[in-house]
Amino acid sequence: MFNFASHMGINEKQLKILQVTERLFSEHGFDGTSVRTIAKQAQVNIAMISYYFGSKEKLLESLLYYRSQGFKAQLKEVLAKDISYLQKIDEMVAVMIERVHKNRRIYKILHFESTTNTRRSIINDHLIRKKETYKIIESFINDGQKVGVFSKDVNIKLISSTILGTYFNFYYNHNYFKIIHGWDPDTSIDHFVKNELTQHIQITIKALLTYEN
Amino acid sequence: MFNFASHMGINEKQLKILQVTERLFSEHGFDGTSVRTIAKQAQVNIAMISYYFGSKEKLLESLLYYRSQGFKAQLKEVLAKDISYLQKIDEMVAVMIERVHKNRRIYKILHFESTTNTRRSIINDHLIRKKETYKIIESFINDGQKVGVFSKDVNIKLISSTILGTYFNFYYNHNYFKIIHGWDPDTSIDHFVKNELTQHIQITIKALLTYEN
DNA sequence: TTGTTTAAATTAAACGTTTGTTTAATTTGT
DNA sequence: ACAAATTAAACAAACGTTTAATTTAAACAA
Repeated sequence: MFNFASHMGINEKQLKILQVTERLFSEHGFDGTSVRTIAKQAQVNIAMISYYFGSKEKLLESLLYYRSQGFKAQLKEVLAKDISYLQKIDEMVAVMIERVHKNRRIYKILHFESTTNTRRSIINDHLIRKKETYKIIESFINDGQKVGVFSKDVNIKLISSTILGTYFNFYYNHNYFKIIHGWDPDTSIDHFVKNELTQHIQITIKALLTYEN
Repeated sequence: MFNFASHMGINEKQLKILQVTERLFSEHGFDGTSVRTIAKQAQVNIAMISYYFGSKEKLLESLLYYRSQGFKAQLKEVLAKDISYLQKIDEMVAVMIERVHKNRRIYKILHFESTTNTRRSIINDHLIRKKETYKIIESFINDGQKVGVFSKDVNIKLISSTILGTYFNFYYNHNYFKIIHGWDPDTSIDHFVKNELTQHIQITIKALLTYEN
């Protein structure tokens, strides 16, 4: 059996399996996706999945590992720039939304699995990365409060919930957005996220951090 | 077979099945829950589920119907009160959060199913109710803008995404909140939602709606 | 209060599929 | 020639649903 975590060299077939798995897991969930479907769509034999990844659970594990690199560094870079605090908010939000939008399918799997007791062991790595990210944002906002740019009655713990939550509530309801707001079929979701949605969140966070009761 | 939608009188056994189903579907998903598990936990024979509800899919349908009453009226009532616009925001947010927190398990099922193409027909009713709710909030904010209390560069479409999204991002990560922020095991989630979380969202929305660029 | 009738409720067992995984044989590339 | 890659076939287990038989409960007549 191939140990995905130790090696990082993956061949075309493994990559194809991971890509198909990501799409199917996010569309139909872990239990709603059969290894036969994965194998068929990735155009490999069923046994190749056990052969390469060991089991269906370890396939999910490999997928999460495969999709988890470099966000921390990107965030630090933005916050170290020589720009104003409010401009940093804009850039931080933009980076975060770009990130989750790109990996939205993975996050959907994580959201689903994290409130589930059946496969909790798989997502422990994600918890560590999440905590690191939080600490960076927390100390940035603390700085802004000391300088007097940011308001002090703000629940820092919940800021990233507002940023990411707004995005995911849009994502989980984007089919409704299409109908309710009468989007024409050509309106690109990517375009809406990059412009309208990101801007809305940027304004929201800036408003929140400068709001005095 | 019993037609749940037409009759609304449900006996103890049907109620028990629905309650168990809600918990299991939200914890393990539709595909991750077997009718055998439902039957066992509800302490009824497997065949009773087909007998009362027809099928597993129709059981979900009945569950959604069972949990969908009265939100629209509650919202209208709050917005008709003789209080300031900002106070209405506070009350509206409180009502919305109380509502989704109470029905969080149902919403999790909806979030999961709405980005899935396999059972889309089931959630059409929910779309209609969602649109009605949006229209009420939209006209309330339009009023506030005309009076000059609310800022005009606000993306109204996305306001409920921020309100509900913040809540759900908390809910989907509450196990992480426990560990990351070192909650003691006795800290009640209900208490945190009713106080800290609701207050955070109230401040956020008031800040957003009174923010001038 | 009785016994009888009738439909609803309940049950165990069986149905045919589909599930994830393994086996053992074969092909491929070096 | 030899190890890695690939395959078809088989495995037991679990799935949702149906069947056919039995029990329960209520209605009714005597």
